[in-house]
Amino acid sequence: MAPPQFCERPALTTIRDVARLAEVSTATVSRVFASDPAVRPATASRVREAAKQLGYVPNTLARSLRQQTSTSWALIIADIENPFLTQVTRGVEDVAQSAGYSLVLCNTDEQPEKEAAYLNSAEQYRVSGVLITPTSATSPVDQLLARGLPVITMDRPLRPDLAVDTVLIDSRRAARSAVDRMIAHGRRQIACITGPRRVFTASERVLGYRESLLEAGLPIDEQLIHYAAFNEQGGRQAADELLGRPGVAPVEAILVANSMMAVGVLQVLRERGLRPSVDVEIVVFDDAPWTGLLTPAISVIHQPAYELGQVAGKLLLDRLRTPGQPARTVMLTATLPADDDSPPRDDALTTALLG
Amino acid sequence: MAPPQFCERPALTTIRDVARLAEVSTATVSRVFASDPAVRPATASRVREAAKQLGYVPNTLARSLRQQTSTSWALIIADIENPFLTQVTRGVEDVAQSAGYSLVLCNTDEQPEKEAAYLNSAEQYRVSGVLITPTSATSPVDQLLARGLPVITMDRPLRPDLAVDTVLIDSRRAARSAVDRMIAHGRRQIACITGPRRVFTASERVLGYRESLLEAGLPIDEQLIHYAAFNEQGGRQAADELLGRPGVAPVEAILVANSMMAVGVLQVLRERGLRPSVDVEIVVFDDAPWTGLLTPAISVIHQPAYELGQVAGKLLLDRLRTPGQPARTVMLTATLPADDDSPPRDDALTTALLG
DNA sequence: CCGATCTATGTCATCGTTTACATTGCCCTT
DNA sequence: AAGGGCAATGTAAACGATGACATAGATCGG
Repeated sequence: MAPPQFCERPALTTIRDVARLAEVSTATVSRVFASDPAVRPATASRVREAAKQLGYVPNTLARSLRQQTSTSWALIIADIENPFLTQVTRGVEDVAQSAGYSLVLCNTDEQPEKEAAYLNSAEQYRVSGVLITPTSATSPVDQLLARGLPVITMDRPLRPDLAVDTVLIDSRRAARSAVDRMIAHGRRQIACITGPRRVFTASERVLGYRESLLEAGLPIDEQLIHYAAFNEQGGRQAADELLGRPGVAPVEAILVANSMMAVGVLQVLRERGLRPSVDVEIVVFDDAPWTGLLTPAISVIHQPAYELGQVAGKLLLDRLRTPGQPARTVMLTATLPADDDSPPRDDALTTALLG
Repeated sequence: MAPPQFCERPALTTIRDVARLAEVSTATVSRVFASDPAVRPATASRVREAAKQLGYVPNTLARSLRQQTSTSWALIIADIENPFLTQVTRGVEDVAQSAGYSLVLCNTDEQPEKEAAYLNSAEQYRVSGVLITPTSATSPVDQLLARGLPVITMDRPLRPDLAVDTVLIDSRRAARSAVDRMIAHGRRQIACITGPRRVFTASERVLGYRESLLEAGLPIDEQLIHYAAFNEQGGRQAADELLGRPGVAPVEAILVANSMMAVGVLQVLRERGLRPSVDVEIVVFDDAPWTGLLTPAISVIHQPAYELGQVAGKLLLDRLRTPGQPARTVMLTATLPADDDSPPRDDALTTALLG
């Protein structure tokens, strides 16, 4: 008597097995699972009973193959460890889940090659939609679009000639307000530490920075603008270069393009004995919860990350329902809380879109 | 002449179209894509040429259906916004990607119902393996196992009678060391703020806390142990209750079970004018990078999250290669850096397993 | 009581691959 | 020159579900 071979994979039960046990045809079983009202209740319950008894689980692969549509989306993000993007992910996930879709998660690490591979893989998996934070405006989504596969781009736009739905956050304006405020505070040597040049949001924040200085009639010192990796290490490196320059006027304020970089920047300040907010005013994109713990607290720009994900998910749902419609762009607003620490005001545009 | 209907989904090209164009049979095309050496190089390149010309992308669904195996894993985690778990995710993702698997990401929000739904969905999608941080020890994975579908449980064990590979972090020991140290520092009113009772790691950390006090011959005050949600809100609530009790000896130290809770706890301290490290010693599980920014810096327990994910992925790969083998449990070590701020020492066990 | 109508269910081709098996040449050996 | 062996490719039956169409039985009006 052989011991029970637990790991010998048993043949999975199929719709045919259920049909046999319930003494009906496979078509009837299929109809029962599709809740077709034409099936007599007695038959239906017999089928259900049989299915339960056999532990039948429908094969989504077979169904998708036959129906020529799948119920999963590919979510391609640049960095799974970036809290901003995890919040986006959660927003997408909630919408997907409540509409019955699954999410295939892909992490590109800001590498165009990984991105291209994942786009290809999304196509192979025949997902019914793709949501992406592209590594650059020229991400190879053309082929997907040519096949009519809906693409939603999040946080960063694609080439304007591509017909893709887009959800953005107006970070240029937020950057400008932040620098406006630094100037109002009397700061003059204002620096900007941002992400890789290729990344839209990184450049956009520099643009806002420039606009503010320009408008105030202040000179723009290219030495004060640093492009670095969108992480702690990048922030550290940029801050080190920025603060280590001998014989120049000391930096009085820094606009930092995301919360991961901010950690690195703040570490460097600390190592150099500079007090954030006091010696160097700091404004950071992303309202990481820990920023409030510093004394005095540093300023943050609130980005509606969860809403971004939600809106993206809803745009995709919408496009799946009514395919032919023209591409839409939704712009959400980043908010810089007022100086007096009042909470960020509710934004009319955002709430309207989240309906 | 009708305008080009961009969104009219064109019929996807299949292996048959490629075969026709290359003037071979579908079998040959299939063989070319499987790099079968039996195909004559001339034929192979003709096929490849045809495929490229038609923009052919293989249909993974059909392939999986036919081959009765898929190349995706389900990754079911409790909270996508928990940095510990995102690091785990990245560890899994890296292993999966380099072995050619895709990840279907599922976020349970610590809700057993969502977890059950996702387990079911994993079965429907015929993933070839499941990695999970279960919401409780009784998560319904039985059916998956009965089908021979490999399950790897991460960070939290399942019922010991289930034959699943397990990767854990010895957080009980780490908790004990942390409390040992608080005691050595002369603290006596030591509290513990942890996650939901049902969650293994939450209870485990309390156990370590108890062991330390017991061993030191100190009394255990149940009022000092708080179970709360594993997030900022939970930490805030627990700390409020803990520090708001009138007429009792003030709390001198708190062991906090994760970094998200720590934010809430530290906010409450701040609101109450208590200085972390000085008035109340704080030790936190998870080495969130921002913890080093506080002055004086609070202590953290380093959990090898990325390695946890990596090991889990490797265990799954291993099991897929050689199915019958008995279930294994790997225990990783959490480390509490020495008082003098020296970096966490390299752990022999961990490095051996990561080989 | 017959045909029309309707209801409940069955038949079977199909989705796009893979792969066991069959087939076709060709070369080589004796 | 016949036949064995091999290399390269073709044929066709799966995989598991769906749904257009067919069919059998019940119901009903005249």
